[in-house]
Amino acid sequence: MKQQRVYRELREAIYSGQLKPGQKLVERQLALKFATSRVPLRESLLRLVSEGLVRHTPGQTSFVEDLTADDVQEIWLMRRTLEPVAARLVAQGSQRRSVAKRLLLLADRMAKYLRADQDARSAECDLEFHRTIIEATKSPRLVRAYELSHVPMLMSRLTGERGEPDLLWQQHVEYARLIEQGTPDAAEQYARWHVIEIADRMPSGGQNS
Amino acid sequence: MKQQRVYRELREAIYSGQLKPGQKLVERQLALKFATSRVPLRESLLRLVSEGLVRHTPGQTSFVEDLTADDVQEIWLMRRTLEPVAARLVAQGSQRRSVAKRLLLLADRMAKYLRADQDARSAECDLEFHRTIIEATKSPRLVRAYELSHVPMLMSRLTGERGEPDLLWQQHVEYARLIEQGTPDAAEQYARWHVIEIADRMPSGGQNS
DNA sequence: GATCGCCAATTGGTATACCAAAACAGTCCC
DNA sequence: GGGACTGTTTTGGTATACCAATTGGCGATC
Repeated sequence: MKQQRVYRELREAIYSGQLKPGQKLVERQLALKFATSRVPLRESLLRLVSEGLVRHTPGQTSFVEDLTADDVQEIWLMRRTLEPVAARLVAQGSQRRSVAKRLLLLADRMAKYLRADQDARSAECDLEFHRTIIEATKSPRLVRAYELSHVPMLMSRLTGERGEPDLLWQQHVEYARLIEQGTPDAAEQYARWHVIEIADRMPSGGQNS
Repeated sequence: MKQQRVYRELREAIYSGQLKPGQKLVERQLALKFATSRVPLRESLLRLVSEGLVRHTPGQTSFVEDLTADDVQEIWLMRRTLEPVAARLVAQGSQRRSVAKRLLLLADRMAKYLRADQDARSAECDLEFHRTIIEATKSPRLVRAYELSHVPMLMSRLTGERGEPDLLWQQHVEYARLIEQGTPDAAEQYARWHVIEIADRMPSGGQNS
């Protein structure tokens, strides 16, 4: 299935900055570039529109959506809102032990990359860590809300601004531990604190509310 | 633009039950039925898939999504999660007075319809009341998450199960008052309590977590 | 020299045709 | 009689062709 591939490649091209914000997305050009026809390409674009990565006015050329400062604030808000709920759900779910195990693995791997100054790799692990929690809720709506808010996009921009490796590792381990031991309240509160703590250290962090 | 029209008609057909949950959506048939070709129809379907109204597995026939009991639980969870945040944002926003004014209007109108046993009308007002709060945040991601969770769809099913008119009116008025006076904490807490209170009175309410 | 208008090329929207894979049914074999 | 197989039909995926609207540039005119 070509559409899937094109969709992923397009999204990746946008995430990676190969297609820059504001850039026009001409269907025939892109179809050529991704070695497909206009139909799958249009359908890929449509998905990206519904996810907010691409803006499209009927009858006009689409273009890559830009993240304004307001957008960044919004994304932090969504993260603050959704992740604590997810943490609570996972902590009271039956899968919590296996999830926690995976989280610890990812925490270690990320710390390793951080110490080796492999920013891209560590960012991937961080993303994966939090995505794991979201997806472990088994709640499609929660997952969708998380992804459509572009939390992953924001996080992938934080490369190299993540602060002390050991501190972050410690927080992730504690986070995983609270999920493992099945204390929903504690996990939820810690998740909230963790997200706020990270945001506050960011240049464009979430000071509001 | 045909796709827009087909999209609206399809969505309406699903909301109204003309296309029933679980029903197969054969592209050629629907294209014929809506007097268009498969391309616009496919693109409409794709939008509905991204909105969760239609389920689609690549290579297979799509069908109308059904709301399982789990789905209903999930929707209540999303409402509990998103609406309090929205209430907080609105309460600390500069538009809070005009929003509150509109909310009071809707509360009154709804109470009127409830007393006249006009369930459909009152349900509309209720939906509008809560949608107003969500949209007043001016946060596209929050609005999207709310809509894509199908909170409106769930609420439109509550017709006739809304309990005492006066009680509901009272709650809505208090809700609006807290937003108007600009106390974010109070508004957020009240919103959370209100949603839970409603859910608990529903047959398929949100007892979990 | 500036502006208006027109023509051509670019581009998005739609229809149709073709293909491959999945669903189905009938048949044959056990 | 039941189950597996095969050929046909249905159906989704893709490519291409056509159309309409928009855009951009060139030239004529004031």
